[in-house]
Amino acid sequence: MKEYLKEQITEALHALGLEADGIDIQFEKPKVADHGDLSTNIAMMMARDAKKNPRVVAGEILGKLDLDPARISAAEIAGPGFINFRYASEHLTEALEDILLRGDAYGRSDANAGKTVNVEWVSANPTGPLHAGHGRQVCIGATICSLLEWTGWTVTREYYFNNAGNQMNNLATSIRERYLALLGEEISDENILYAGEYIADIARAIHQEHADTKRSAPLEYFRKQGEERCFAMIRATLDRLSVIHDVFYNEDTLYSDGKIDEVLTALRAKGVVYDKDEAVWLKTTEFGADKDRVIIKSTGEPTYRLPDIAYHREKIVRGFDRIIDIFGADHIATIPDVLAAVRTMDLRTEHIDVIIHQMVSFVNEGEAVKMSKRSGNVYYLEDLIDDVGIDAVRFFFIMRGANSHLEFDIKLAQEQSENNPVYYLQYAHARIASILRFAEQEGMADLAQAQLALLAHESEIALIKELLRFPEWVEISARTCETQHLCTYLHSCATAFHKFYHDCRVVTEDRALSAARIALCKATMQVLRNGFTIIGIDAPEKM
RNA sequence: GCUCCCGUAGCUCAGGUGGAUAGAGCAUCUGCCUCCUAAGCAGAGGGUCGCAGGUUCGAGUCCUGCCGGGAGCGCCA
Repeated sequence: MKEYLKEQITEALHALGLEADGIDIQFEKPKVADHGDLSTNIAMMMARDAKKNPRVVAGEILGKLDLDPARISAAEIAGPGFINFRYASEHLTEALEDILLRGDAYGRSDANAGKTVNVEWVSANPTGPLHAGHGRQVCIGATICSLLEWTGWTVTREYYFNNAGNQMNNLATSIRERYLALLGEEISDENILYAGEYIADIARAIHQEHADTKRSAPLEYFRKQGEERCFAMIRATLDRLSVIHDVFYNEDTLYSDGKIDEVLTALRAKGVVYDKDEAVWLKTTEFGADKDRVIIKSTGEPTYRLPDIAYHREKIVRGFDRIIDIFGADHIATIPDVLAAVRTMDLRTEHIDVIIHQMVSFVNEGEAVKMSKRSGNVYYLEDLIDDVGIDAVRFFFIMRGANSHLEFDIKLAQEQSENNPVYYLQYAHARIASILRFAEQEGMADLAQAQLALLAHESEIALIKELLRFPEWVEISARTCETQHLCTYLHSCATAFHKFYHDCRVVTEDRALSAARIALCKATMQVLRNGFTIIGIDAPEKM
């Protein structure tokens, strides 16, 4: 519809002798229903060049417009110079038919067909289970991936993890210590570098499977055990949330494939690396940083920065049309260095988008939930799922903008689950399912003779208009990678349905009207379900 | 001290490309089920959009400077 109006207005501008080529004609949905269905400010944009009053320009444009009455029933000038358009009822019934026809595919677009994107997110290191704060990134990333797919992208879902370096040794040492304690040996608290209960669990599992035969096993054994078992925990949690990854890319690979050395050589060749104090430094000051950074420690071990650079180089070389990194705000500092280093190796980075999400704080009964890894006092993502449920987790974490700090009130989510916004949406779906069951029981499930033109009630019209905006909001959410837009849309969609339900009885004596309303219910159900699919929440038939 | 994010109703937060009268949920108050799910609907109260300038026909939205909160500034990741 917007495309149609754009064409018409462009023609009108040409007819008026106004320069229209460089102008992007924009539309928006007026906030006030009285102002119609679509609004454009084009007359105000043109007024300055034309040196005329915007309302006069609007009048001239309107005079040249010849609109199809089957699409637009009215066009009028309003306010300081807006031109408001009203949809014709034929357009609405056609849109409704389209929803029912396209079904599970309604809202999908092939706008980005043939383009590939790599999305990297979660990427927690296998030193323990995911904690509750990880949930935000888990859910944001998963939703962004499905939004991208819905708009045509071919998505590779990727998880990068660091399984080399000192932290893995700390993990191994901690597990070995707990294991030796089970064998009755005296242990030192200094060797318990990770204090979580899961360390003891891993030690117990090893003990159960191997008794005391690992008493003098090398640290490497415990490192491998730790990595595998921690990863099993992480993946179990992701599974529970139906979050999947196609590629698990680990730091070890970069060493075994020689990529680390390649990158170091390349950086040296570019002269952005130097040796000092037995360490190797990257001249990050040349990239605008306040000081240079170590990339290889005096021990000979690289810091995280070097493999990060090598990893990004690999991602670029693998040839995606687009690369998206999703990080928490606590990892923001390394990004400019990594991208700059990659650029010095003559690789482009313009197709890399970095999405930063702010931290989450958890509140319980008005008290901040303290989390300390050292003491092992951690609120895990598993615990959060147990406490508030999968759907609430998936929805709560994406309903706010990533740039905003998120406060997650556990007590509220536990105690007032009935007021939970996700239930509001699911209730609308369950309510429709219930109506459809009732309709079938009354022998009125036949849609064949539905005359959609019978839908003329204010609430019916409002609901249809809401439904036909779904594809647009999917597109906006995907393009901006801002998941909260979809949540806001679905909420207003559910509100429109609840109001319709309140105002209009679906199953009545009037079979023709009932059939039309059943069709409207089915279309609403379809839109909700498609939205739920993107978000990853359940669409219940009963509640 | 420097970099990034945020500041909108009592609380938690929406406000896509600058547009018409700034919204939702929770909380408070008032109505609505002999009828397809009241986990719902309708309505009321509640705001100097942190402060001060600037850009322009028009700023919650863009720019600058302050104030306040968060994150980072490691031979941790």
